[in-house]
Order: sequence, then C-alpha cells, then structure tokens
Amino acid sequence: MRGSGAQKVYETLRKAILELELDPGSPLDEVSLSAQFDMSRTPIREALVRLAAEGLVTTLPNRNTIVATIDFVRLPVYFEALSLMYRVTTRLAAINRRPEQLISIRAWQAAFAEAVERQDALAMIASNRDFHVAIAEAGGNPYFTQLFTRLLDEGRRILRLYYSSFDDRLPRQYVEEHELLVTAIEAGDADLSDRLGGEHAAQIVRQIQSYIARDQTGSMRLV
Amino acid sequence: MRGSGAQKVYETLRKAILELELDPGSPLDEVSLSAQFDMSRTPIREALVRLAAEGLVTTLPNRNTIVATIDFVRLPVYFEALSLMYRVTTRLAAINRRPEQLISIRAWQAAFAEAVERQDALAMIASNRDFHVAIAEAGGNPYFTQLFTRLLDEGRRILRLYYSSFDDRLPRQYVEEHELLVTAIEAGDADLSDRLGGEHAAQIVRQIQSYIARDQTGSMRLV
DNA sequence: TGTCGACAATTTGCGTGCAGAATGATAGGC
DNA sequence: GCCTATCATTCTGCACGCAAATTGTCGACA
Repeated sequence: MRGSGAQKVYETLRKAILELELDPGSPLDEVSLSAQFDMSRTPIREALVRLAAEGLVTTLPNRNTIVATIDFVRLPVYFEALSLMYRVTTRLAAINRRPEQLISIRAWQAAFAEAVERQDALAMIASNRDFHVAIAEAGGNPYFTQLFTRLLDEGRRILRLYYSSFDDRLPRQYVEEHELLVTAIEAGDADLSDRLGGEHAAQIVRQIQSYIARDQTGSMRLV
Repeated sequence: MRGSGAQKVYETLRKAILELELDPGSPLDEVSLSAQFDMSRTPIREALVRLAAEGLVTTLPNRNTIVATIDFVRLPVYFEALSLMYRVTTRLAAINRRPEQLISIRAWQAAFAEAVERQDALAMIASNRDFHVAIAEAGGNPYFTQLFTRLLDEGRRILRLYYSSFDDRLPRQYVEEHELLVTAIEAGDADLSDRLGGEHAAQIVRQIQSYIARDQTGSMRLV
C-alpha cells in the first residue's frame, strides 16, 4: 500500500472537482486537506501539483490553491476544441477499430441508454463521457484521447450545472445519434463517422448554449 | 526569490530533456539531482511530478524515474496528431489573427530564415518551433496551443536526432513554405491556410521518415 | 553447477519542523 | 475621518529524517 497515498488524494480530489462537490474557486488548504485525509502535507502537495498540471486547480504562488474556475468567456473556444475532437476520434475509430473495442463501445452505449431510461442525469453524463472515451481509444491516438478526455471531463462540470434542466427529449435523441455513430464505426465508414461526430457535437453545443442563454445568470455567476 | 526553486529545476530539466542533453531512458536520481542543484529533495520531487504529468519523464513506482523514451513505434500516431494540429492552428490563425500576433509570427519567421542562412540547425529547430507556436497562439484556442506545443517539443527531440543529416535544400524550402503560410494567414484565407498547413506538415513528416529509413538503426536503438 | 532464498544497499514515499511571503488588522499621522 | 505604515497571523516552500519497498548479491542446497 506504499505510494498509494498521493494517488488516493489525487483521485479523490479529482472526482470531487469534476462532480462539483468542490465549487469552482473554493480554496484548497493544504493543512486542512492533510487533516481531512489523515496524512502529511507532502502527498497532498503532490496531488495538488498533479491537478494543477491538469488544469483542474490553480495555484496562487505563496498563497493557497483554488479549484479551477469555469470560465464562460472561454466557452466558444472549448466548444471549438470539443467539436474537432468529436470528429477526429470518431473518424479514427472507424478506421482503426478492433472487435474488443467495439464491444466496449457498445457496452457504454447500453449503459447510456439505460441511464436515459432511468432518467438518471448523473449516470447519463458519466456514461456518455465513457462512451466517447471508448471511441477515442478505438481511434488509437493517445494524443487525441488525452485531450478529448480532458475536454469531456471539463464538460462534466459544465453539464452538471445544467443537468436539472434536462428534459427527456434530447437524451433520447442522443441515444439514436450514438447508435448511428456506432453503426458507422462498425462499418468502417470514416467520412460518415466524421460527419456524424461533427453533427453530434454541434447538437450538444447548441443544447448547452441554449441552456446558458436561458438562465441569464450564466454570464455573471460562477467565476 | 521564494518559490523559484522547483520552477528552476523544472525548467532546467525540461530544457535538458528536450535538447537531448539527458538521453531518453537515462535514470534521474532524486538525491544526485538534489546534490546537483544544491537543494533539498522536495523541490526536485515537485519538478519531477510536473514533468511526469507532461509525459517528459516516466516514474517507476517505488523505484527511480527515467527520462521518457522516444517510442518509434508510436511515430505514425505522433505524425497524425502533429499534422492535424498544423492544419487547425493555421486555419484558426487565419480567422482570428490580430496585428501584434502577426508581428510576432513575422519575427520568428525572420529568425528561422536567419538560422537557415547561418546553417545553424539547432537555431532552426528552435525558431521553427516558436514560429508555429506563435501561429497557434494567434489561433486563439489554448487547448490546441497546448497540445501543439507539446507535440512540437517532442518533435524537437526527434529532430535533434537527425539534425546532423540536414542538407540545406529542405530548410530553404521551409522558409518559402513559411512565407506562404504567413501570407495566407494575413489574407485571412482559412481554407488556403488549412491546406498549406497540411502540406507543410506532410513535407516535414516525409523528411523525418526518410531520415529514419536512411539510417537503419532507427528501429532498434534509442528505446 | 544451477537454482532458490535471505540479506544488505539503495532509493523512494511520507512525516515533521522552520523560515519566508502575503494578507488582514491595528495604530498613528494628516 | 481617511489614508498609510507597521505588525501579527496564516499558509506555503523547502530542509531533513525515518521507514518501507525493490534490486542485486551472496551463500546454501540439490
């Protein structure tokens, strides 16, 4: 069990940040964290350094570190990167997919469909993320997979802000779109996968943007 | 000068790794590094954790950490990601460029041309990298800029292995291609920039691949 | 002679303490 | 009454020390 201390702190904090249990901007004090995890400050610091490198926390030099804020000004740039990664990972998956990866993709698609049936928004967000990560891994390019994973995780935080506004029309549409994606990947049709991935991304971007426009606090709060 | 210890170690090690002063696979011992930098092990560890998050070193749990190896098996995947980033950053730069960014781009282009004149391969590699990073920043998407920067830095290590094989035909061609790129960006022609970026990338990939094919040790050494 | 097991050495992972830096509070001057 | 300068507090950055884990070596046994 040696060497698992910092790892455990890292994973716990990462999960807490992504699931918004820790509010963006809230301070992370090393000493209170060390008391909370019943460990010394050293592994805490290592976890914070790693999270900072990932962009999930911001370290203020000689002061404290805070949970990274969700910058709504950067949202267009975020959508831009997300869309491209949707397209390229889906395209590559259509080219490089292997049977066992298709099984994994189908499994997450089933989990997502089940979450939609249960109207479980949190499970939807999580399984949707894993579904697309599985596609990215089938694409076989770790550079894209890493960036995409980071973007999807950041997206979890954004989606979590709006998950209460989910109605059940769009998620069912997502299930269908996912189904088309999987079919195109299985068929090995790169251009079709690319196009479907782009449309799927555009659809999601439109949804989030309409949610943001709906509650006008979006531009002021949660800095 | 407080808080600069770990930063200094990080920057020094990063530079040494990228410039191949530290051979890929060579072990990094915390105590000897701490003696070398005349500091405690704590800031050394912090620097190593950051480098590990960036993928520049590999940490073997409960053992030592080594300089990340250049995996030639992954080279196709690397080229794939590099090409896409070449294209997308150039395209975005054509759309979002601002005057002061164009000045910066032109400055690095001049530095690159001068390095070509001087036949200074090391300066060519460095200014080429900065030239494309400037374009990426003009594109205005930090997600792409970060990935592209990482790819270009990794490319510095690869290019450094072959910089002795540079003749002066290709670099001059690069200067011309860079000139075309800048012109297209200035004109705001996104499609042309995209295409030129892709061709420039393909050109570089071809060159590196031919170098690798030329000396047959490429597939066996430097793991 | 080859293989297995125990031991020593090296190195990391983590605990703890101290000094420096930044912030907020308080007192003094205008 | 307001602004400024000094000080106390608090937290980080770093030094140092100990214990666990792994590796390589040496010796014993088949």
